[in-house]
Formats: sequence, C-alpha cells, structure tokens
Amino acid sequence: MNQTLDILRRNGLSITESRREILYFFINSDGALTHADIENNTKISFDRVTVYRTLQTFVEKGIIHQIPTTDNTILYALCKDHCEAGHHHDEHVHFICKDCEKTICLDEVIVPQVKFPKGFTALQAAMIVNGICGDCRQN
Amino acid sequence: MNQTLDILRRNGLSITESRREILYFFINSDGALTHADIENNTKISFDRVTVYRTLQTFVEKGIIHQIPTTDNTILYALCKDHCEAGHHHDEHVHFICKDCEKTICLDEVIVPQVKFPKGFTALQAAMIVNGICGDCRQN
DNA sequence: CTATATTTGCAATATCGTTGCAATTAATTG
DNA sequence: CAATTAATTGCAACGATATTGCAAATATAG
Repeated sequence: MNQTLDILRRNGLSITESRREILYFFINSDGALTHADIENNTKISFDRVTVYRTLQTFVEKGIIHQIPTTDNTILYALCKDHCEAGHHHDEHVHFICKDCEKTICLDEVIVPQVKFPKGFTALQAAMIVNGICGDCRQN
Repeated sequence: MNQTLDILRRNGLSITESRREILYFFINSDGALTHADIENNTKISFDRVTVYRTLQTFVEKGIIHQIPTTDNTILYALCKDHCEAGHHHDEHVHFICKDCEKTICLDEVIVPQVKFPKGFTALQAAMIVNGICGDCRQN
C-alpha cells in the first residue's frame, strides 16, 4: 500500500481515493487491464469518467502505458522504473495469450531494431506477439 | 477492375456492389483505411452495417488484415498474395507517420524473430513503428 | 426464368469515450 | 487547525462506434 502512495507522490499527484485504488489494482494484477476491468473489479466503484481521467493522468505521468491491439480495446499496463513523464521507454514485447487472453509485458524481451527504407525515420517501435503463454502450455 | 472481381471469385465470395466497391477502394488507396474512411469516401454510399460486415468477411477470407494501434481505431490494409483464409502472413512492419497520419505497410520490412522466455510459444508477431515517412520528411 | 441462398438496409440497442458544470475533496497558507 | 485555494469527482448529456434481428432486395444455381 505504501508503494502506491510512493508512486503518486513521486509523480506529483494528489492522493485521492480513485488514484490509490486504481493504481493498487494495477500493482496487484499480473496482466494488462482494460477500462472495463478496472470499472468492474475495483473494490470501490468509480464513475466511468473518473476511470478514464485517472488512466489518462497515469499515462501522461508515465506510470502506465498503452498496448496496441487489433481489436478495438485499449490495454493498459504498469511501466517499469525508467519511464518518465511524457517519455515512455516501454520498448518491450507484449505477449497476448490465445488461451487465457491475458496480455503480458515481457520486460526482458526488447523490441529489436530494423532497417527502414530510405526516407523513413523511426521514433517509437512496438511489437505484439500472439501465442500460448507458459501457464497455459502446461494444461 | 478485373482485379477486384478476381480476388472475390478466388475467395468464393459472391459479387455484390459493396464488395466490389470497397475492395476497389482498398486497391486504389496507398495507406491503411478505417471504417470511417470507407463509409465516407466510397463513391457509392453503403450502410454502416454493410461496411462492417464486408470488412469482417474480407478479414476472414484473408483479403485484408487488421493493424494494431494504440488509439482505439481499427485499421485495415490489403494482404499480399500469400495470405490464405484464416491464416494471415502479413508479417511485415507497419509504419504510422506522425505528420500525415497515414499508415503504410512496409512489405519489404519483415518483423524480426525474437527469443522468448521458457514456456512461451509465439504464433503471430506484429510490429508497429511511429515516425516520419519519406513524403513528409521532404517538407 | 425460377427457386434458393445470400446479402443488404433499416431500426433498435449496447458500448465506448468526451465535455461542461456544480459539488466535493485535497492541499496550502496563515 | 481552520480557512482559503486549487484540484478532482460525479452527474448529465452527447456523439461516435459497434452489434443484432428481421424483412426486403439481390446474387447464384439449376
């Protein structure tokens, strides 16, 4: 519980119930979360709008990051230490399990560099992989 | 125009106005398209629902593929020859230009292989890159 | 050309995301 | 610690997006 407060303070955010609760929920979840996950599963119930705004604030501060997906869901996951406000460094691969449907940040697996055609300048790269995760494989 | 008919026939789809028109629109666009692009810019106007269903059919048949994005827009782009129904092989990198906001399939740039932690089995990999495209660089 | 199967468009409905504004809550200052 | 100020929340309303059932229209097969 101190961890949540620490993160909020370190980012200059005022301590409110929704921020405490939602951040706590992220810390205690293993996969990535959708807006709906948060709206339905936090102990205290918050207004949709509050959830949206809280997520937005966290993204801006570099506390969480968005994960690209093909269906039209927006996924959010905790950033690791070296993310700063505005500048994300979440250049790790995201793994989506077809079985359990969890989205997992593979923090150890870095998105590799690739060569681009003449003229193209790359700024950010994301990689999403579909497959079966370790937990589901064993069943 | 024959090209559209060919593609539809080859995939065992009946030839209808919406399929012809929407597929033709894809063939004559350079970037990826959203549902809205199609609904607003085809010469003939189709019902929203028809556009949704046509896109869904094309994805199922492997004629077009979806592109992951961070904002919640769904992007569609033509698949290259070797896509089969159900099994997509669009393992190329997608480039999103921050200036013109076009999404371009870099067919020549293949998504590189990466090593995964023990237990993970990868089936499909996608890579999305943000940056400035060749056309915008020159301005 | 007719019968059958497929596809389309409309209507209704559900979900998703955003904005303005008043009420509440957190932080600041004396 | 009380009072002021600043920030955040929830509500209401709205617009955009997506899905489903069903009847009418269209395509294909014979």
